[in-house]
Amino acid sequence: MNNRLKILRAERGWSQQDLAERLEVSRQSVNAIETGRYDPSLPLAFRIADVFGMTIEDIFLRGE
Amino acid sequence: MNNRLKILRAERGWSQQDLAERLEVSRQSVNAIETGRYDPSLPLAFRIADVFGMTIEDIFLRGE
DNA sequence: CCTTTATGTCAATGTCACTTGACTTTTTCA
DNA sequence: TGAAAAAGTCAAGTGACATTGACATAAAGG
Repeated sequence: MNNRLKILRAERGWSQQDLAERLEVSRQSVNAIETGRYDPSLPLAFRIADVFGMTIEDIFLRGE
Repeated sequence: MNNRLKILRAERGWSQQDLAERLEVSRQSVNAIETGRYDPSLPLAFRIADVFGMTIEDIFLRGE
């Protein structure tokens, strides 16, 4: 499942570590989700949406 | 994470088995998600939203 | 340069999502 | 009432999500 995390994070000038702290997950988890190694859990997807002030649908793409 | 699955399913007159087939998961998974024993994965949450023609945010509630 | 910061990735571990199969209880309806 | 369908739940297994700690490489800035 593709996502726009890397772009959104870069737009805000945040490092993976910065985002990880805002989400209360490890830096490795952020990296794994960004690089598409796995998808976040639903609760984490909601926290991600909240951090960026967007909906889950805006960040995570159905295709592939 | 609370959800409106049971209500939405009942509105359509579907059994848990019916919904499970549409989602391509087991009946036990549908039951577990409905009764709040665990949350669906993000890909499954998208399929659930698709089946009901709604967004994830419309079906799964942030609170609790 | 050279040190710091950022990123990518690995291994090992633990927990959660999801499975099949079985069983009990509740609901429906002929 | 009584059989069938639906719902709830348990156990055991598998794979995915997420962790810490470590290491390699790349990028940035002094």
